[in-house]
Amino acid sequence: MEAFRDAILQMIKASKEELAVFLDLCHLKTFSKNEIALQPGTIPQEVLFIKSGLIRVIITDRDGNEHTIHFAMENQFITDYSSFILQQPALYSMQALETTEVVVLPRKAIEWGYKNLHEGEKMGRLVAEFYFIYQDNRIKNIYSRSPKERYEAITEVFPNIHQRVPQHMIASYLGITPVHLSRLKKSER
Amino acid sequence: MEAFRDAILQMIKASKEELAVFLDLCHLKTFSKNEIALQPGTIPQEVLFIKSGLIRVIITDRDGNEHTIHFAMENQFITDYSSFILQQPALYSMQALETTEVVVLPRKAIEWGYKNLHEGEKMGRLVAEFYFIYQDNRIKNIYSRSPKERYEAITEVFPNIHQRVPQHMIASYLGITPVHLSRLKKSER
DNA sequence: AGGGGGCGTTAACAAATGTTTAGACTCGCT
DNA sequence: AGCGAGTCTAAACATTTGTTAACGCCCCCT
Repeated sequence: MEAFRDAILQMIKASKEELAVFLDLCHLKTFSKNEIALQPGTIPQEVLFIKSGLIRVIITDRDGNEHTIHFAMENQFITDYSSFILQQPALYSMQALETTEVVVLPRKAIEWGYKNLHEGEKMGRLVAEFYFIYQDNRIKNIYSRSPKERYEAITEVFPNIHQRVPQHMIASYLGITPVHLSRLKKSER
Repeated sequence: MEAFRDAILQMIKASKEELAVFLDLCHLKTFSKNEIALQPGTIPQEVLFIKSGLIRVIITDRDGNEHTIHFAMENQFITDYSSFILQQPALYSMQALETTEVVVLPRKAIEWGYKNLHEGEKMGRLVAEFYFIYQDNRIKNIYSRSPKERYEAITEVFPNIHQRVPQHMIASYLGITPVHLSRLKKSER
């Protein structure tokens, strides 16, 4: 749980005691490769903190096509956060692309934290702000850069992604077809 | 300041006293039609709460093309929130499309609120969560729906927009050209 | 009242992106 | 060692979207 504790202490000050109680409300879990970490349609009851591995976030459109929305990697929190906050059925689905070890933060633990950690609400604010900024960046990129430019810049957001994720999933993340991405790479040379 | 007070009380409980102090740190301001409400490149020092009117949020790409990212309307908070949080130069620019009355929340007021309102941090969390959910919805839409579908659904997010905003700005928001939007409308009939 | 700028539509053409199909390659599994 | 599934590239063709230019309309400003 070391990296997880550090991630919290990077955001807020917390005494050993209160932190110990909080950590005690969480537990570890391991997803095997290709395992589904969140089933769409279910109401998310937990946030995951990734210790190792990689989770792909997917949305399925009306025609049944899957679109890759996000890759969650080491030291990131991940869930269908909107659905978690609103306690509504998830639209996203999440799939472990590698064997993935996570810390599970059940909703009860998080609510306990908001109320009982001295800076619990602040931690919630900082997490929400952090992921807001991430989303905002994506929107900036989508509006102001071409798929090709976004491809060239992708390692800024996801280092190692080319070693860890098949190219057609990257294409899906960029919002283009695998065939077209292959073409863009060719034209670049 | 009534609507503003209500917006706060909808999120958190606050005593009359602390709320009065907080409101006192804020002030009113009016932007005339077409006035720039935020200059890109400057570091945002305030959040605006719109009492009446409409502000368009714009990003300018490397080639100088403007892209409409958002329309902020009555009872919404608006600023370049990412840049505000990080205290970095704004990438967005904001333009009043109508005469627009706002409550100005200076950064000092917000920081005072986080520290001194009983539920100040919670308010910050709820605001960040609210705008996270908004961004997340946009991303879901962009990935899983065509421009045409998004056009047809736009009044869910921005009621009255057709009466208040020229069509070419809506096209820009949808990420397509005005000519193409015109074409889509035609094919719909 | 008149003029001019902004706006929406249309058409013709250009460029970008998707679709389908095929082939070659890798790599894990038996 | 060899099979098979998954993956990437490639080419040909289809569709979507952008670009440019022209026209008519409206309405805001003086």
